[in-house]
Amino acid sequence: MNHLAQTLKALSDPIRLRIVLLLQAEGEICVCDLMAVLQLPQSTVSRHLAYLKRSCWVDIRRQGVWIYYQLSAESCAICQELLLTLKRHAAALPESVADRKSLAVFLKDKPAACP
Amino acid sequence: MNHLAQTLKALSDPIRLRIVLLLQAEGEICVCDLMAVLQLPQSTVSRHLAYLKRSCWVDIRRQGVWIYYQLSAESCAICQELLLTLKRHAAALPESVADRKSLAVFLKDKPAACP
DNA sequence: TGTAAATATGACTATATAATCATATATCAG
DNA sequence: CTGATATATGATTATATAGTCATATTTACA
Repeated sequence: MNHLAQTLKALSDPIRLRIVLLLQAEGEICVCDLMAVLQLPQSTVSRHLAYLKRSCWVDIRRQGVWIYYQLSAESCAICQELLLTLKRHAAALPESVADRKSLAVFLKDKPAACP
Repeated sequence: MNHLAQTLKALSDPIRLRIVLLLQAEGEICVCDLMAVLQLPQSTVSRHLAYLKRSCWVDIRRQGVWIYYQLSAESCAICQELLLTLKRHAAALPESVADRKSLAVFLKDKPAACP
């Protein structure tokens, strides 16, 4: 019960919710992508990602200097279902739609600078 | 997005989670029932219920001195789905099973004292 | 009207969370 | 090894949350 509550608490912040929805839509994102989309300082983004990692929502994959975050594949069954529910409703969340759009724009010009 | 985050935050406390799962199983509960099941002081229970009410998770029905809490019927679609997901997993949450059992025990002897 | 019972709330304390600056760490290129 | 870049973290401040005692409010009923 405490574990489930902590899991929900990790989602109960608007920024982390946006991050999770972006990860769900995109698959893998690094910190600098999120800084661009969320328009937040690097340390703020990094701390939210650390919170999500502590709460078992995300895993990381290191590639050189870049660290890519992705939704954890082995999260508990209830988390997977919660994610699916969020996904079904993401299209009705204006901020989520806008975030996905601005991420797409950002990624389109990114390959010149980053892998 | 902020509204959804606040909605999730209301569920992200172990005690409120237990309350919501009890309401889902039982339908209507009053504060004194919850005091018995959760073994917490009246003010603590009352504050958690107020939090759930502020977050649109529960409605109340007054019957004399007793105030019965129930899950809000008109909560948003995503909340309804979240509840269904929780319900499907409640049987796997030992605390939830125990709470429902102790509530049943408490209610069995309650009619003598309360309506 | 006055009392008792159920619930709500003010006031306080302790703890957790969130934002942010400055700094540290890790990795790669040269 | 050195510098540059991406990310993490220490320290600080502001705010939110949670628990709890004491007290207020609401309702029923004698």
